[in-house]
Amino acid sequence: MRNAEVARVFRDIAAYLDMDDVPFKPRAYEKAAQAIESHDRPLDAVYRAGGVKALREIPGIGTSMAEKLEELITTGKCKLREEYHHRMPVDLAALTALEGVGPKAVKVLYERLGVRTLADLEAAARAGKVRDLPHFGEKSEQKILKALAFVQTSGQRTPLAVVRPVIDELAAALARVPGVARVEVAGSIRRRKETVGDADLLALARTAEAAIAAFAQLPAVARVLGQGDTKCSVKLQDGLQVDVRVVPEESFGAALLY
DNA sequence: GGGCAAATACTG
DNA sequence: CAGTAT
DNA sequence: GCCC
Repeated sequence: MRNAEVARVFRDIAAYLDMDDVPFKPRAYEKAAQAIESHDRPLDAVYRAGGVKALREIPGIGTSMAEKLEELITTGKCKLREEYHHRMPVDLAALTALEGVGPKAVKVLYERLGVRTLADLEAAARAGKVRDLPHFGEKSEQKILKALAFVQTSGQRTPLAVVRPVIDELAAALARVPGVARVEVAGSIRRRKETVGDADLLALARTAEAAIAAFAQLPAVARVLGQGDTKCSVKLQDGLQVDVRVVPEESFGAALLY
């Protein structure tokens, strides 16, 4: 079982806990999911090499989560998650991915309308059933419809493995531009998401304009989508969209977090 | 044991 | 204003 | 739940 899948299980648990207003645990599970997702080594390998103890070395993973990880790695399942899912068999990943839809909303949608999937939700929203729900209204329903349309169109994302070498090379090229002191890959690539919609680069330079201008003229750039004083968005020859932002020394660290 | 991110924007 | 989501 |  891949790290991303394990992380998904933990995220589901976090969402289920959130629905019941359980304090703090959800954050703990989310933090763990994040740590797992961005861990460079496959967890099953970590487990084979060092057992539960090795899993516990990962920050955010304590006794309880290490046990659940062991269960997931050896059996492929997680009892706790299955119990929750049995009580509420919803596609949490997809539903929760919708902007404006969180655990609480999923719960209400399921309990009152039996919504389990995106298709269910779309049908309900189109039928005007969502607006009458507690905590929802006309606006909420419209927002959901909009979010639904968005995920359906912006579907094509690129696997990280494909983007990685391309973006690394581009980053190196940018780093060679005179005046550019440092370049880091940011965004979803830095966070090691499975797939990326676009790439984000962060550059450190004294004169942002010059760096931006030079970047826009790199050979790999097919066309410039937008260009400002400190940032620039381009489409590469291979179709990948790249956003670059140039910041001064003092904000580099903070900017990297985003 | 006791604390755990903070701030903001919507919506009802 | 309070609750919820980001 | 995790961490200190």
